[in-house]
Amino acid sequence: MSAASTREQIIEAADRLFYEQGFEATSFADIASAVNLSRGNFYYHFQTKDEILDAVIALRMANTRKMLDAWETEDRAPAARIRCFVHILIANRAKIMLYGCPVGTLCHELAKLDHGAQRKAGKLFILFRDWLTRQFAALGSKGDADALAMHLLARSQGVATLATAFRDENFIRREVDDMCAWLDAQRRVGKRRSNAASPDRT
Amino acid sequence: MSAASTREQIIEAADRLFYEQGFEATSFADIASAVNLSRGNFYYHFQTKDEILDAVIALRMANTRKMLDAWETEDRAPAARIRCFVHILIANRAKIMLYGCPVGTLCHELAKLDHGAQRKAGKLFILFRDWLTRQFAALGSKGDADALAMHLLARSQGVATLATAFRDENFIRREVDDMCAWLDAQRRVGKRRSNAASPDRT
DNA sequence: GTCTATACCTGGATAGAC
DNA sequence: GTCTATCCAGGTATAGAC
Repeated sequence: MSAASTREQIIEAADRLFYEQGFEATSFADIASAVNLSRGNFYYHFQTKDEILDAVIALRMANTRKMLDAWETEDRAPAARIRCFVHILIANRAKIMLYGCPVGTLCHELAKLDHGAQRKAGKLFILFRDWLTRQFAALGSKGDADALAMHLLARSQGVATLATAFRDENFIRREVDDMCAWLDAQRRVGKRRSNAASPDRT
Repeated sequence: MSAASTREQIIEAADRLFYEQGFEATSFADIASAVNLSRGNFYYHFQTKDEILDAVIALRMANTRKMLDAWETEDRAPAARIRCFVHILIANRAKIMLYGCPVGTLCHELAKLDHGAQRKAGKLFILFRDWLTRQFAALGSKGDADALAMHLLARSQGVATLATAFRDENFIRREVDDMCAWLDAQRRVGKRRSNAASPDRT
């Protein structure tokens, strides 16, 4: 097996295990055995646990960028794009009910560990925040696009947390519907504003 | 020092440390040194870490009940009571920005550890959920009081998560204001319903 | 009820053979 | 690039003196 592919396998296994078990609770032995590697050999690829964490965060950043870019290419309507974001909760509901949101739970864990990678992990949230802000701005919400982005991000985080605690799929669907309805209301507000900015009667 | 007070001191120290550092990251030595006890003596009071966790959850249950009961006694208007709940985010903002919500983060951590105490920790959420459901029912939202309770619980959890990630106090205040505005809207809906149920014209 | 000493294990990390 | 062997720190838990 080439070094590159082994490294990638390690990062992918660590990504999954950090999500499912948490960063601290996952040992080198866990990751090594997940990719059928001896513990000793492991250190050929990564010297410290923090290095693996950095690599996992970088992988998540790349994957998130890919996903968000795809949504922007596939769907040209900002409201439809934002609905893609909200529907992550439905698409990933099984894992979310077991382990929560990968971003939110990692940030929380690193905050409690007072870990140096907190900022890097926080950039995952910033990725979503900036993307959502762009979509809300395109929707016509000029000044408060960022506030709306944070609002929606917070709501989806809250849904993920309670979904884990209560394991209630219906709750997720109800809240997703509610967020979509809220989004429609925002769209109407945005349209009214654009009309006011460039009124029909000249 | 009597056994009872030592035990209480241990539980309080564990409560704080589990919140600030997480359950797994907190060692017996951490708790023992926080109450100036030798590690050996520690086992006179608690045999396993899980026992301490149970005691901490029981303490949090008792404290939460006390708080919710007080709000019900002090304030007779259900909307004002619910606002008390929402304003926890402001009152505890400093700690929330550092460590998140004690309930949400504990549930997340235990879920990842696949820990047996998950259910017990979840009862903390149920305490809030049932209390909020009662308040919303009193507000006039008969059928969907539980859904409204879950909605508000989720929103406050989401605000806590993003507050930790972004350390943004203004965001907390903005969202709290927004939740209070939403609450007023719910109150108006509830009033309209009560009027419809017992209309003026007989 | 409190202490010291200690057993035992796991986890992070290294050295060096192949 | 992969392995075995090994070191050391720290964590849980116990025994037994005071």
